[in-house]
Amino acid sequence: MGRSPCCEKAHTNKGAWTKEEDDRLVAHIRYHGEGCWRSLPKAAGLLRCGKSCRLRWINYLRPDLKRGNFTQEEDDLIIKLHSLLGNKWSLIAGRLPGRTDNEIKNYWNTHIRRKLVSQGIDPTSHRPITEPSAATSSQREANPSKIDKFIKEQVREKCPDLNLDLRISPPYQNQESFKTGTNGTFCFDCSTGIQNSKDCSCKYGNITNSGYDSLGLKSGVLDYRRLEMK
DNA sequence: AAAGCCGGCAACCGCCCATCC
DNA sequence: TGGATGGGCGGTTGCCGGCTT
Repeated sequence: MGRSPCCEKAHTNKGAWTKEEDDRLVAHIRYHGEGCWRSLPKAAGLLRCGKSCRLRWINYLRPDLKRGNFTQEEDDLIIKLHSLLGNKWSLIAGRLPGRTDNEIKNYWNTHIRRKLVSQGIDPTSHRPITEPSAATSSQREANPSKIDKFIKEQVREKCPDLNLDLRISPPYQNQESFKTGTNGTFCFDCSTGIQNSKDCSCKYGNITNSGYDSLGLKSGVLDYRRLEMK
């Protein structure tokens, strides 16, 4: 049914890459560039699926990769981006130079998820686990709350080209105060880091150096519109 | 020392989307 | 316009090494 396989499975190697295979792949790409992944294995003399070559190159062999532990800043940024984008690992990786989507995905599943749970935070909704409104994502999708609808409306208005099917969950706030910025809470703009926005409707908008710009929205490092939609 | 368990991570799978013809 | 193709992505699997019993 459907499409043909991406390669001839019967004559391809699987599993861990050997040093020799790595060398062949790197040498080929250095000389010819990335080009067509499907034809690359044959051209490079590799008994590998083209997709496997692409993955190996992108995740481990690319010269611009940053290896080693994630920093606290990277941790924070991943959490913030995940609360905004959900499991869009490639988009998240696009904001972390030298990190790959696969690396971030693994790191999330093995470290950050556990860390959030231990802090009493639902890693999917980014809301306190004990909160009655901290429903599961499927519950929220089936029966979106007022705040979910409000957030989608705001994002649609501010970023019409952003995929609204993403799961977007800013830090939990009382719904009405969240919306209006009253009672000492953040308005939508400030809660997502867009402080000093012309649309800011709360008293925090003019506070400078508040440290709540981990996404880089205020500084312009991150802009919804500039998220790389590869 | 050996067996079992568990966590981390590299790699694969299958689907989706954009592009080409 | 619609099918074929290739690239890209998220989810999942399975291996391996370290730890515990």
